Amino acid sequence: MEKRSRNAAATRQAILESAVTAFTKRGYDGVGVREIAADAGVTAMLVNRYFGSKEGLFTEVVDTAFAPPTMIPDNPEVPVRLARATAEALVARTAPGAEHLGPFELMLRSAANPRAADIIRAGIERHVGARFAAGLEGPDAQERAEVGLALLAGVWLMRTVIGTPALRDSQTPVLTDRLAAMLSVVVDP
Amino acid sequence: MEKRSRNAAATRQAILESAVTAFTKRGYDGVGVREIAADAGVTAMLVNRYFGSKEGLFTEVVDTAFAPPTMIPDNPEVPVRLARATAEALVARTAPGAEHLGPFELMLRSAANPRAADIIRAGIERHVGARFAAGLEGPDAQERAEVGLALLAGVWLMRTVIGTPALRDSQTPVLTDRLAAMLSVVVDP
DNA sequence: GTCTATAAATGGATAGAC
DNA sequence: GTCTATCCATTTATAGAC
Repeated sequence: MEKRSRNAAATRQAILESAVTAFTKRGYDGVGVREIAADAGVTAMLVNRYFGSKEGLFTEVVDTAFAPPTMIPDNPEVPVRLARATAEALVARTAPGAEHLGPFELMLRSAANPRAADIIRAGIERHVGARFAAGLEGPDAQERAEVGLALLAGVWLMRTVIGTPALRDSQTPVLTDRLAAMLSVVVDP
Repeated sequence: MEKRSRNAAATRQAILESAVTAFTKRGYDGVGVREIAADAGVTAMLVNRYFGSKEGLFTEVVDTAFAPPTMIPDNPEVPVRLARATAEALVARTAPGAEHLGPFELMLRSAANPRAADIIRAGIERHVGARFAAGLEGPDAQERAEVGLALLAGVWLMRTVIGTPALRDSQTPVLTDRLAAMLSVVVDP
């Protein structure tokens, strides 16, 4: 039985998990591979050994973070419930005391880097965008899905990354109602 | 008559203009003071001499970029026109061939850095946010203004910074109608 | 399978000359 | 008022030992 610290697969996984957290909290340009490796208990060299480069690591991080349906339900019910359920999830996840993790935070904190933005766009097309569009009926499903994602991303940006005061202090039911009404414009066919 | 290259005010202004362009195109973490100085025809040392630090320079850049009313009209007409006019301006400015400049791009490309995010939040409160809220009637004007800004920022992000395909290729009138309908949720009292 | 050591480049900021 | 030269920290990535 090999030691954990000499198991390649476990080491790779530890690096990947450390990278998901680090990139999500501080963005592609905000973290170095040294720090990611140290959090995983290894040296920076192994990051390049297992993922080729920082960019290669980020590609796997995006795939890991965007794959699970954290915000858009996988099997949506009737569309009118989709708008409200999504608005509720958004308001809850961006509340002042909440954990600021997940794919949206990863996107917002890494989008400034053009290479990272390309990788994110590919991840959106494969996962969140496709999942959202599949839940919509009627014409222009993909465009409507992307407009919906834009609203989610914008609210996440202003409320948690920038931290504008009125959105931070906003009362949950009022904000939820407003966002649900806006989302229903793209969700209701 | 002093030479331009020995006029402190002109040099300061040249650095500031170079910095507005550079930070807007590549974000706070994406440019170095060396590059900004070189574009202004001076050395990096003068940046620190006139602005104290990169952070001090960024503070003035934000104030410069957020001051003019580039997207939210200064003297809005009836609110129902405000939603449509804003949607039209947004779609035009984020069109594939358009110039990707202005305060939204500056915000989106710099928000990942926490210090830059703080400076941006202050700029929004003083300029865009206040201007937008002043154009709204009814209760919760500031919250509604910030939700509107969130939609604008999110669309700008997805359409030009990330570049999701359906939004890039979207037909102008359809997209404009949809965004105007969403904006009217927060604009119409 | 993982390490130390280091290469090669780049970052912001400063000292002191002119 | 502006420059050259430099300091010091930090980055990604690689070479070679164990």
